[in-house]
Amino acid sequence: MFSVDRLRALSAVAAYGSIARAARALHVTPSGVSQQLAKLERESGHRLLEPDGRSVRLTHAGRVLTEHADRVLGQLAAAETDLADLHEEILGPLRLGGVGSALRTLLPGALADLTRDHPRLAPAVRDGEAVDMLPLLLAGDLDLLVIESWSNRPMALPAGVAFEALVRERVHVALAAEHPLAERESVDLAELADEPWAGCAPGTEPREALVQAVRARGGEPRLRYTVAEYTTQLALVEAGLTAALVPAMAQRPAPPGVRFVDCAPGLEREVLAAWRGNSRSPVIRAALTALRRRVPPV
Amino acid sequence: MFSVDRLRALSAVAAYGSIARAARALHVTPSGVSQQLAKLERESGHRLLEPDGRSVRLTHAGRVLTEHADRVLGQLAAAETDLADLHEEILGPLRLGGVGSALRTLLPGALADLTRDHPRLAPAVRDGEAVDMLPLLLAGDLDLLVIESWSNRPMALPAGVAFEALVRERVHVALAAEHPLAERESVDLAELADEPWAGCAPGTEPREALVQAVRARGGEPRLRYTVAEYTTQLALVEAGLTAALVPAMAQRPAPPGVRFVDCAPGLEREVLAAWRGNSRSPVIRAALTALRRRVPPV
DNA sequence: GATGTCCCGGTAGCATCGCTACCGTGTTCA
DNA sequence: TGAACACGGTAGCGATGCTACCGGGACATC
Repeated sequence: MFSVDRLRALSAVAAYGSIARAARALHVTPSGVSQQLAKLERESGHRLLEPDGRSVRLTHAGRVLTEHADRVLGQLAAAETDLADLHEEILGPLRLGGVGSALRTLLPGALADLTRDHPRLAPAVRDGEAVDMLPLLLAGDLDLLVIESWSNRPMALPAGVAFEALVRERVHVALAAEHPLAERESVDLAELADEPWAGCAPGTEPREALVQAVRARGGEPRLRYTVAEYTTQLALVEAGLTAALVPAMAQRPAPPGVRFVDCAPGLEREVLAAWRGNSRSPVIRAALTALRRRVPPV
Repeated sequence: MFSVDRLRALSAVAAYGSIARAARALHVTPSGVSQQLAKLERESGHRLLEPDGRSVRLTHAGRVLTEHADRVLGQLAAAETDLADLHEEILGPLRLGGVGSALRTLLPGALADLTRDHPRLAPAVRDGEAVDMLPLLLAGDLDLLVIESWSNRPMALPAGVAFEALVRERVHVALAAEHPLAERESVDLAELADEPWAGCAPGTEPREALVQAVRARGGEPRLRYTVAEYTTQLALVEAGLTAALVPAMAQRPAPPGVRFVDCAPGLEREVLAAWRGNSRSPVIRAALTALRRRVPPV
């Protein structure tokens, strides 16, 4: 693989038109440049320069290599400016992981703010479940997670993971307006033991929280509808087909034929941002700020 | 500017996840890699690695620099493959210069053939006049010229320039069908001394050849129409407005109301390819082959 | 046509740089 | 609690690149 110093010598000769002028520009002797180019020719297996009067001229191979050399040098210069700017500016990769509902509600706006305020920041997002993404966070493959934690099933965060609650909100039972319990102040989940339920995908926090909440009141939920989007769940509720457990943030827009009823025991959901405790870098801080700004007023 | 060896060490640590594994991959001792990274940290002014158990993990700055490092290394690898392939394959820049009429007639098809047969060839074209482009050719700023030479004004090529005639063709006087001389076998340019003429732009070979040819027969041409495209000149001729001198290649499509008459003294035009005599490289040879294939049958 | 100037290319010698070998420290696992 | 592993530092050796110097060829001037 070619040495950068040699490529720089070649690039300088191409730019200045002679070994002597290139040597002056590089603050070395012409002999040094000449030696570098001779080695470059041996390495590449091509003549790179040919005599032209008492000066030299690039051969075709020389031009091919010069183009690559200039790109390499440009990339190195870009690396230098990036690292120099990194002292003041927020830039570089930001690898986010998010669970479905947080992805849909918080992330798009926050990312829009972030890339507007920090154009050289390059966010990447992957979705998944907290149990899968926490190891990735710890391994350094993700920088920041946005996950959720239900009060009847608090998310266990491993040591070394710091977190901040972005939202803490009540969870209500969504019932069709004509449901016999729809006008009650509060319902016990035990009263809904025979109800069909709509829930998110198996393995997700909202789904497991729903199952555990009903079981805790002695029932076994019949999960007839598995639907990721709360909006769709509410449409099923409005049609009188099912009940659903819906956090406050996801209750808008509320279809007219749906009522939200407190449940006993009381349930809450938190949306958490989590990061490695020892890496509260400027990038993480900027992302947290953007997320907080996008938390909807409850 | 960062050393490539150090960037390679960083990239390997990022790829293999620890200094020890990176050192095995690079066939050096862990101490060597560790030293390189320490220097890289001093140069960049950032921590690039942070302890993670008994291994290390990239910091944000480390990730930023790793992205640049991978691009630099990729570019270097691309340079190596290009130079290696250059022994068998036609690739790299091909800087062509052409005068107007040659550009329009020969170059487009030839370039299409070239880039089809040699996808990694990167042709660039500039147009201009031979007098301007020949110094560029000699200086090494152009690789191949396509120019023209009229028999009454042969192009003087400087020493060191090799050439090949791609086309050698008769030049005829184009007259409107109803012109009194239109049905003659041949006309002397002296007979057309009072005719208005259409010619190419001042300074171009066809224009100067026309002026010199008429002057050689004792006339002074009145150049009323200055038009680069022969097709347009022929339209003016057909309209009965002017006469024109048109080489055979440019006589098609011939408008029905135009006649082509031999002129005395006989005129010919050559289209020449010219290159530096000491650089008959595979690229030049491939370009010449493509040009020859695109010469229209006369 | 002779001379001076400029530029490229080669060689000897010196300084710098990176590598290995080795040791100490901290972390993880049995 | 001890063994294994991994990172970080230091001393010494080998490789690399540089300078200084010389020779040969091309161009300009007289």
